Amino acid sequence: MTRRPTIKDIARRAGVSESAVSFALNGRPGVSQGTRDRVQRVAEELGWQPNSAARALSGLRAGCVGLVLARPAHTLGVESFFLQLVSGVQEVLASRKVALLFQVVEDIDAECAVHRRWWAEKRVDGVLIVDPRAHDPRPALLSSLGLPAVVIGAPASGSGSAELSTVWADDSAAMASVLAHLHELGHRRVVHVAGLPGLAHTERRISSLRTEASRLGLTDARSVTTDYSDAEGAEATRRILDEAEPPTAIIYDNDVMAVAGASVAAERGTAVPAELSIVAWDDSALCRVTHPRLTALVRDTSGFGRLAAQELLDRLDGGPVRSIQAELPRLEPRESTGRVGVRGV
Amino acid sequence: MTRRPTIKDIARRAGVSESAVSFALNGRPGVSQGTRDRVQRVAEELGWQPNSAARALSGLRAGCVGLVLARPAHTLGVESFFLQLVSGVQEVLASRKVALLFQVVEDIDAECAVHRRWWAEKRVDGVLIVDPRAHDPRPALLSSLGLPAVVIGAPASGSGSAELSTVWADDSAAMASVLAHLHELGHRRVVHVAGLPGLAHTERRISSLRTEASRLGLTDARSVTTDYSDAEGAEATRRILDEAEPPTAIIYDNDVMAVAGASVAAERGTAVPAELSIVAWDDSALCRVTHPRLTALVRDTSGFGRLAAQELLDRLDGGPVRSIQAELPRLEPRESTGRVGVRGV
DNA sequence: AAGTTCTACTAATGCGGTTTAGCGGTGTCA
DNA sequence: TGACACCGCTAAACCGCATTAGTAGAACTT
Repeated sequence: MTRRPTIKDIARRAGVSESAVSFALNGRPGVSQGTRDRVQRVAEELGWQPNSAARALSGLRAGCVGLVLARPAHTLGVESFFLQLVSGVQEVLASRKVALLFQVVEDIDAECAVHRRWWAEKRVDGVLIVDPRAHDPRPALLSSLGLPAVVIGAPASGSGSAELSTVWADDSAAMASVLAHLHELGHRRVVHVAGLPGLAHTERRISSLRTEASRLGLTDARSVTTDYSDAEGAEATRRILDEAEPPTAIIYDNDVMAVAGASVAAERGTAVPAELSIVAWDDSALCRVTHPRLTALVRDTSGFGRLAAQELLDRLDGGPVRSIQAELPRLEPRESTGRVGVRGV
Repeated sequence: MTRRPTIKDIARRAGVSESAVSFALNGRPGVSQGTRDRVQRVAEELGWQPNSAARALSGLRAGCVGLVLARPAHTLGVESFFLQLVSGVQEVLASRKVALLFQVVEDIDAECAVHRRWWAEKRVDGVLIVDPRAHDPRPALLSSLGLPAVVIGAPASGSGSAELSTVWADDSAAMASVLAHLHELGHRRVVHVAGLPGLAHTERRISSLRTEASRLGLTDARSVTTDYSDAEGAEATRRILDEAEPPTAIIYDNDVMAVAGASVAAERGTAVPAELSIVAWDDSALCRVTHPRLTALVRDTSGFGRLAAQELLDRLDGGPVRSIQAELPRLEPRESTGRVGVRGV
């Protein structure tokens, strides 16, 4: 049970004042190179690390950024998206010794409360915002608090504040590439099983499905929304396949629903891809363990996290508000998509 | 961009000294009830929240606990276990206004480094330890640092320090219940596809498989270890089914591998459960979206998290080191297990 | 009525850093 | 040679809170 060393210890041992130590360790002018080296050596010997509370208190950074995930507990499911995103975020943060405060809450009101509290407690220097929504209260809140933030997932929409940076993927182009793939395989009736209706990217995918489908002359292309859960994915699939003239292809907004949908198809004896093609938006191990393996839209999720974290750090360093586009999702064709009406493989 | 209110503001407005405010807001004696009420009202009006850095600095708590997840990035897969665990942890923490610092790292050495840094920075009051191992360096490290900790997943092993609390599930009993289920269905040849070899619960499951199997007279019961990934789960399954006399049942240590295994079986035309029964350790949406749905060992994972968080808070409040057993995992029989050699349903 | 205890408060100190002001000593320039 | 800037450092103030010591006044002893 060692005592934590402080700059006072270093100062005593190096024979200088505490301020000199502070200057030396922070690369500030005011000490000679010799003293600087000596102080740094002593600090290392003692295994000194700055007390984060003291740092935060003296007006500087808290050395911490926040991420709140607003999802009802029961939908905190199998998606690998978040863990991967977070791991990417932390690669960047850890290298700069910034910690990540993470919280899971039930809904967006609770999320706003958390942001307020973190701000009031001066616990975080900035936050990452996920699941941006069509009418999102968070940008206004954060800019009124003066809390730097980076929105993950939405392009800088006209929704008010040009004060938040954004990291986003081009969902429209991605949707176009999926539809092009299906169209080329002869599909004309396509349904899109989307995620939560309020989310910005859901809306964007839905609208781009519509425009792109009409451009390609696909009849009857439409979207249905769900809560991203396997249950609703399965349920939607059942309803869709029960229709008089069911589609020949379904696009699912996440991997879990796609797998659930594939399972429903198997259960009903609907052959994939002979009678039904399936595309999953976001790849994961899931899409590779099913049989047949699912064609998926692959994104570099942890890369996404890295971009966002980097941008947030830049903002904290006084960088400008930016809108950063991640690389375009790539369609990885596997066995779950095929020519219409052709027994596969 | 409002300024954060401080106790000084409250003091001025309430017409008392700063110390009186501090006493009043912390429920300490030294102020009359009238003053206390007045101060609390003013604090509320101003929307005051204690500055966490200042609190931490004045010798008290950081108001923060840590959780490090040491997993190679590529295995940060689909498992829902962690997100659920974390959500349970936070239900408890949030109600006490304690924040959770979360970090994902590559391996256990990096994890130890994070614990050291957090301690040196006085960033956390305590930590939650997951994935306890057979020869685990963390208990010794943490007790040498004097950092309170709760180990999630291992019973208080003889591995040294009786200084860490523990929250655990009875894996041996769980394994026994699985084997009893399989034995009753007539299975005599069972293989256990385990997780990472170093982990304490992996070892425990393996050893309890052996003792329980010999008790039941199961021949040839054995375990193979993997890295928990779908890839190794599938690979192990292939090898096992290729044997001269393959088992009639396989127990997988997580849901992802179980699904991967089921997929391999489907691919080879091995009927489930007619020719092969499958049990997944840990239930999730995954086990319900496959066809057939997988028999699984259900645990209340978020309840597990709640228990652990509560125990850590108790420790921080000076409570004793305890070893807490979570409720016994329950076997949920579904369609993936059946009588040996009987075409199911 | 003087001494004691208790109540309700204020003043002062410290936590571990950062930062501003200040201060000798040296070098530069007019 | 005096004025001035600069260098390398120290002293002191400050961040927001908790806490200890101290203090005035009221209540209670005896």
